[in-house]
Amino acid sequence: MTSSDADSPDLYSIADLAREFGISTRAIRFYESKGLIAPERLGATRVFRRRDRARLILILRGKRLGFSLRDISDYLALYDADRGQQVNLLAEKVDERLKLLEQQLADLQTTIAELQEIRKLARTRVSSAS
Amino acid sequence: MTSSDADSPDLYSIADLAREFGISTRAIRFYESKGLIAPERLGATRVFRRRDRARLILILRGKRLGFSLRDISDYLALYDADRGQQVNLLAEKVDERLKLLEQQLADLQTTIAELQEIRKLARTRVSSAS
DNA sequence: CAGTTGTTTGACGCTAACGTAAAGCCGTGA
DNA sequence: TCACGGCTTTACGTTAGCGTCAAACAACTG
Repeated sequence: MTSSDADSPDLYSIADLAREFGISTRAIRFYESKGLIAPERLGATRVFRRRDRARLILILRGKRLGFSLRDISDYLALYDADRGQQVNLLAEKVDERLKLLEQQLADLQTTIAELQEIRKLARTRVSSAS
Repeated sequence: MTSSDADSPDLYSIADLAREFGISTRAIRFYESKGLIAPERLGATRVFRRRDRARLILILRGKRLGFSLRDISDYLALYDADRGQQVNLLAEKVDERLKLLEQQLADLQTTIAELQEIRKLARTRVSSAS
């Protein structure tokens, strides 16, 4: 159901992914050097698969959320941990991270509300001009 | 209603604010050097008021959301712009920023949902052990 | 065969956001 | 008076996250 959908290519060059996600190849290599991804090799050349691509998506989302690569690395580990590990410890870590994210969610909602307020004020002022 | 509540001190030293918010005085001076705050001076000594303190709160919230000081600076400007400015331009900028924030909100909700899913899996596995 | 395109590994450069002395001024209490 | 804590500026150091060559190899193309 997952391992044989046989539709998307499942083989990507570093340039493929760089193009697709609008980042540099340098960035991708940097992520690898930090252990965030671990593509296979064909000789010396990196070969990326769906799994690597999926991880890249998570990395970029993490970046949009303002996380450091270190944080993102921990975050990715939570996914990997699914494949058998210290499960109790995993649950703790997940809860930790969820707390942070919910704080962030609260901050975000406050900020959005304040900006909408500002916009409202701006509009009422402008309603008398052209 | 706002200008004479006469309760909170309204006069803070740099160390006061550093303590209150758990940041370094160096950081506060750095924010000033970047124009994010502009405390008055008594001789050479910085004197902070409620307004400065309020700005600091916004700055720290921005940081929790992963924004750069540059971004936060722009963001603060939206508040200042309330005091008469190019109002149309203001509305545009606010809308721009709102878009980003809403993207971020979506990312965040996705991430939270995924983590909750992982936690659920962890719990069902652990339900058979001690 | 030469040239182009895509890949690799260094290695140095750069910006952001402070940390960390260093050295001096200023007011207060013993 | 003098030591002390708190404030100041100046300046160099540090980490993260890449950008930007440089030099070299590998495959394809004309």
